[in-house]
Amino acid sequence: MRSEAHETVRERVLEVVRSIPGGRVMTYGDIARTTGTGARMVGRILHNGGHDIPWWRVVNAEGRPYKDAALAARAKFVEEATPMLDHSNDVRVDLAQASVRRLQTLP
DNA sequence: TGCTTGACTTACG
DNA sequence: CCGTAAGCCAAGC
Repeated sequence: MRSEAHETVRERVLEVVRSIPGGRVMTYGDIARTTGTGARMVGRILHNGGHDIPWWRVVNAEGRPYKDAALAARAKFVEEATPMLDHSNDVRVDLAQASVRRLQTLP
């Protein structure tokens, strides 16, 4: 087998992203730790991963999505009733409620 | 072959 | 809350 780990990491990241339930989000760091790679790799894989993945459910540590698509992400958040800190000109998810890792950690 | 860049994170002041 | 620095791994030039 050649470059097995490389494929595995990419598939693993995409798998985790797809496994994020609607209405919840996951941070790059969480996915990075889950897949065993760096946080920047998650972003790169998402960028090159394809369009069949819920990229809007992946946000940074501040709870903000990819800024170039913040408006589109906000539309998705509203559509899926994702808990977010409602600001007029800002898109920010409430990680305290929306973070999958938080829900898994809590009893 | 090697430096720079990037959908990032965390820590420190 | 903001700026700077170090860590991280791969792709691009």
